[in-house]
Amino acid sequence: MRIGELARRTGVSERSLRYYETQGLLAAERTPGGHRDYPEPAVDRVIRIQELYAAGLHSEKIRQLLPCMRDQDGGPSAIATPRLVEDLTAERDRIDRMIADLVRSRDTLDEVIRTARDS
Amino acid sequence: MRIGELARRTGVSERSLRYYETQGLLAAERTPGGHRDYPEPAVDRVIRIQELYAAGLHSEKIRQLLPCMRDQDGGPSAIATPRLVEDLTAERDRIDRMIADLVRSRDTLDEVIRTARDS
DNA sequence: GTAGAACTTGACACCGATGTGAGATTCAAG
DNA sequence: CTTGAATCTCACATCGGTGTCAAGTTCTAC
Repeated sequence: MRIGELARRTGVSERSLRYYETQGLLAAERTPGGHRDYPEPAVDRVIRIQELYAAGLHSEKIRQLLPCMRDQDGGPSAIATPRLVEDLTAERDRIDRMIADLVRSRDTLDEVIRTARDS
Repeated sequence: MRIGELARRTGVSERSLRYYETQGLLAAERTPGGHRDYPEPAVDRVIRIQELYAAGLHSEKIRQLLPCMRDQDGGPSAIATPRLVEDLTAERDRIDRMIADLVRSRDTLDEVIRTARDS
């Protein structure tokens, strides 16, 4: 599929999709004229990339991580090196703390909202 | 207490504490010589501010929100306007989606880590 | 008094994914 | 062909909380 459709289906801008390519996160075939041509699994891949970005991971970490993720079609996945596992564990713990913070903030907002509703 | 102690106790840099003041988020008395002098509740306040920043709220929203939060000492709290409630509800929903994303990313990392451990 | 730590204000830099616009090329349908 | 939509590359801007450095002032303990 072409970039416009991929953007539409994932909710990610064309700009970002091209950026992902420069970062080595997303490959695409090219038509004879040079237009990108994505395979179907690109949809899931882009969504995962977007989630990882949202979780605060940087391009480089995502690039290292992607080959180690199990493909939705059960394709072969690389094994993370000990060094990478160490990094990912740190990220995982950071994400855990982030979730805890977010839950507290959500509770704070909920209370303010509820207080206003009840008044 | 002075800014150094507040920074130490909250884990927030002095730079950020001064920035919070310019944004109208954190008030401080001044010594005759001009040094900031914070009351004890500033500690909790700074921690809440930090959490809200981490949740993606901008200074302006936090500034509007803070007076509506119940003080830890049960002091008087303002009531959010309908307009603010609308904004905060949107933020709340955004935070909810962010949490869901984070959980998925955490699960992804966990699986990669586990796969590496089991190999 | 005096030395050194702590604090003050002000300015500049940064990060890095994403927005945006220009100008050129390709694709697809009539 | 032709024409308009879609895509290409390249370059520059943005956002906003935080880091950092400089030069000057205040505080505190001796």
